Amino acid sequence: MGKFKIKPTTLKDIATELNISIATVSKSLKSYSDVSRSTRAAVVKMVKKMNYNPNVAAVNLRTQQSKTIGVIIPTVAHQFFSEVLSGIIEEAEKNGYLVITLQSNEQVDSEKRQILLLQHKRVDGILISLSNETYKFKHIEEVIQNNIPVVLFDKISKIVNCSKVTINDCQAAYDAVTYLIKKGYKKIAHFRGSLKPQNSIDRFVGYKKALVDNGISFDPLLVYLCDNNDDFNDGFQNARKLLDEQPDVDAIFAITDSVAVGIYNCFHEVGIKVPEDIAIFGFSNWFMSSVLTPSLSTIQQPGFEMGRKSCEILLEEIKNLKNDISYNFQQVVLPTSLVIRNST
Amino acid sequence: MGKFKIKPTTLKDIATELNISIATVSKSLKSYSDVSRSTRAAVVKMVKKMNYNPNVAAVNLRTQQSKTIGVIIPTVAHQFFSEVLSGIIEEAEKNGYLVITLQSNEQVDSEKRQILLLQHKRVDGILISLSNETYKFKHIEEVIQNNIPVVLFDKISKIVNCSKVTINDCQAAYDAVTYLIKKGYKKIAHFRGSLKPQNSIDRFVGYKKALVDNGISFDPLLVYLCDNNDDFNDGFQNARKLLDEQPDVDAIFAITDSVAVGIYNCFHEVGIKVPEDIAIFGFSNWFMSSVLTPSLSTIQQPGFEMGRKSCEILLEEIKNLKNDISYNFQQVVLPTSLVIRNST
DNA sequence: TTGTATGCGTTATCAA
DNA sequence: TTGATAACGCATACAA
Repeated sequence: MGKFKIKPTTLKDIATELNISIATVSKSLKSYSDVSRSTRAAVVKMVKKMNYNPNVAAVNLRTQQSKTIGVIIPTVAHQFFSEVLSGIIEEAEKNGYLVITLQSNEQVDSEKRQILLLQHKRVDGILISLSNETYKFKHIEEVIQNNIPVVLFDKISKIVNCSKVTINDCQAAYDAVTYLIKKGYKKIAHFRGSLKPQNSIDRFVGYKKALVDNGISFDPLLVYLCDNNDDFNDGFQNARKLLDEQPDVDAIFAITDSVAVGIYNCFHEVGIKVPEDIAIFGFSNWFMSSVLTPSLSTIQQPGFEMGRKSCEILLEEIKNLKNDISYNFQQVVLPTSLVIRNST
Repeated sequence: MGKFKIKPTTLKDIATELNISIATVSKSLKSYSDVSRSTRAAVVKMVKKMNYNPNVAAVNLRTQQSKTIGVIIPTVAHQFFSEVLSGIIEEAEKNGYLVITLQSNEQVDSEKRQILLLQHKRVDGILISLSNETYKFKHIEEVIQNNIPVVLFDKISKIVNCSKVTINDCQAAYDAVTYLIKKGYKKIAHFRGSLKPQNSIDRFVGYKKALVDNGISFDPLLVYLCDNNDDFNDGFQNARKLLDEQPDVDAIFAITDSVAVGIYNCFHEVGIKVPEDIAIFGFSNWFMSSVLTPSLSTIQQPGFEMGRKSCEILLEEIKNLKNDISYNFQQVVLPTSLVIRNST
């Protein structure tokens, strides 16, 4: 199958064909005023005829930009992140940018390596959602110092100085737990996420605050840690533990829908009824949660829009940087809402 | 925030610093034999000290390759395709390639435009899973004629001459339906997918063949079409229709798990019991299907491995092409298996 | 073993 | 209105 390589048309080909200079051809293709109508027309015609397309590598080299952005997320095969990625790709494509995607698999070392990879690739900007392991941010800050725009989304760091797109995790958790309390649940457990991610911390804080604000004292024994990067099993195992240790809990606020599903399965096995025996509240509103039995109460989290918005901000910063326009970092907080179903 | 741009180190910087020629520096960094140990050592040291990284655009221009591959899938936010993409990205990264992802949203026009985009970007190869609309393949064949390796996966075309990675959709469907028949179901409906995709056709053919091979005559009235790119609703609406039109159906073979979930929800609403009243068989083994009530019988489809393998083949072809080694197109069929749960 | 020179395909400056 | 020319940063054939 190894055939000879067909060489794509270059500006030079068109120039020789038309008996004019490369410079003129180049200018004809741009919005330069100083080209006669007739030659421009001739060039455009020949471009079509010879199926000319600019050599991106040459343009990149010359213009020092790649029209490419990089994305680093924990994993692509994940309902929420795949939605975010979808939003990023769509927004980027709409603006003439292509997207290179990398997955950290929740490992800082991968994250660091990939940031380097993207910088060497000379991407024009980088979008990152931090790994669960990440708690130092030098590798992120270095990118920013190198003057490559960075936008953090979902799993961000408060102390890194750059634009960020999130939801209000604390408030969302607060609202969910408050709802449970108003509904009459008295002993509410929390299946929390890993210790380092800001959104995991914020949801925990929101849970605590809701309790205290409603006159329920916070009990650390009601908090179960889910940090094995396997939400379903984390939920499943911790549900078992909880039944052992805290049998009189009447509601659980889970850090994410997949943890909630793990709880469902455990309860299903041992015959605990949801919500009659114990209510369950999730987080993220994955498609799955609407078709479970009983359907899961959860928090609507706008994945696609988070990706779209992050990308929009990044492209803005890239543009400003290119045009030497100063700009301020943005902190966008996307709205969430409670989705009340039959599990609470 | 608009700061000055820091210029990255180039070979020239290192050369002047070391008082040697650019060529020597360049050669030191490659596996050339004709550089003295001492100068090579000096170069390597300076490279570290000055934090040199090759300018990818320059290398691309010079070597005429981008170390980048393109992927076009119907949509990223999809359990199966996100798994495939994950496999692609992992395999590519392992081999020093980066991945640009585009989504066709099931539209041929997007597919065509994106193929052009990727070619102009001079990617070294392209992986494609065709849109539901695609039934002409000129745009794919052109890429191949331009001598850019293409590997089709999952939603392929039989008549395009290139490597392909699939499962045996016909056999898998055949096995599922045969299982239903052996289990005693007599009147089995099929909720089929769009008319054009090969895998949709194959699953339909497998369904038909299983019936006939088991002495059940095929009844076209038992086939319902799901082609609105909204599996859940397709399943839901068609389930309703089926209850109206074919109330004595005792099993449904659905083209995919999400269609099955739509059926579940309809049946749940009207009080049809699964599998007592009607059994349901899915396809793909999404995570969801294991946590539904009742859990869904389905077909295990290896998404990650499909992505990994497709990418592996593509990189092989890229390498062979570069080294002018001839190669044959591969047709890989990945194994599937029945996952029997409580819905049948 | 090292260096010189050329070209990859563009863009952009300046002169004609 | 056009064109000659110099980069952009690197790789490589060839000369020294």
